[in-house]
Amino acid sequence: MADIKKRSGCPVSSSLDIWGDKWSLLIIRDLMYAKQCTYGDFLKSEEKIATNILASRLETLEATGIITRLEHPDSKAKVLYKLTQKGIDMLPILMEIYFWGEKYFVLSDQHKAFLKDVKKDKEGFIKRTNEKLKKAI
Amino acid sequence: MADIKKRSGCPVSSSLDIWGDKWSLLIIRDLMYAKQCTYGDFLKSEEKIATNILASRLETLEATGIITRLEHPDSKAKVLYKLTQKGIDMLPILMEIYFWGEKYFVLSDQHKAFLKDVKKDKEGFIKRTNEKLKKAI
DNA sequence: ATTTGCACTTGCAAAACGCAAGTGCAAGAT
DNA sequence: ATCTTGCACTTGCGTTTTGCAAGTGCAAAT
Repeated sequence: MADIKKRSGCPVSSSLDIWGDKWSLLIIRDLMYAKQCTYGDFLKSEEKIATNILASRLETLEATGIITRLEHPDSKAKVLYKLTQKGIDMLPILMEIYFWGEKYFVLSDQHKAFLKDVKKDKEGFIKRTNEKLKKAI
Repeated sequence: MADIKKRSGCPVSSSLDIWGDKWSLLIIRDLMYAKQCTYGDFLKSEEKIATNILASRLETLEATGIITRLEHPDSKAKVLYKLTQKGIDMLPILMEIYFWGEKYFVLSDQHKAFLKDVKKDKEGFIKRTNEKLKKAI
């Protein structure tokens, strides 16, 4: 692992070279909600990622500077994962995916309420969340 | 093919179920630039997608209503692919990926110029591009 | 000293990917 | 009318990635 080869000079392509798969953005989503997660927290998510896939995604996300691993204050056996600024900067991407999904999928009431709230002030929400996550770094 | 199974009720997850891979968004990118592409046009892109992968991605993007296939006016042997409104609506996602990529990758002068132009009026650019692509439907 | 919890690893079968070559049909050239 | 070219895929096959289940290693609790 370590070197991710770029297929082209296109920034979209280079982005997908890092997190263009079915799982990476879900890990980032979890970290946007929770600020910090343990390995076990990710496994609890509804989509049920396999443990080996999780380990490999965490590895590339850390290698590419999108997340950081740090010690849990309570125990050496636990590990905390957090977003770096590079990861936090993916929030606008994630939000646009939410908005697109809102338009083309049937949402739970919970997701509906969340997005309704966000859309009252999209820029403001992104700014506030950015601040909130920045504090956790 | 046909049925894409949703891993969860999360709109991000459901979106990734459709186009969460290294190629689908590049096809959509090409269509945002070109309005309409033939099979051969996609193959010309810098990233060099394999022909079988292209065929399979075009199939799922069509099956999920993101693109449409239509006859080429010049010849029956050619096929034209275009974005549907559902596909056009992915433009904001694509643009945020561009912005993120701009911040974290080294860009060509061409991409730099493109993004500089876009950022002068992000909302306006998206609106204009939306209109332009809508006409092509 | 033993068990439990947490973060991974490992093994293996199944699916997806990537490359090269092949196929089928339409249109243009001879 | 026949032959060739162009275009849109399809097929075969070796390699890689995925997904599931079980296992490992270490720290902390009992």
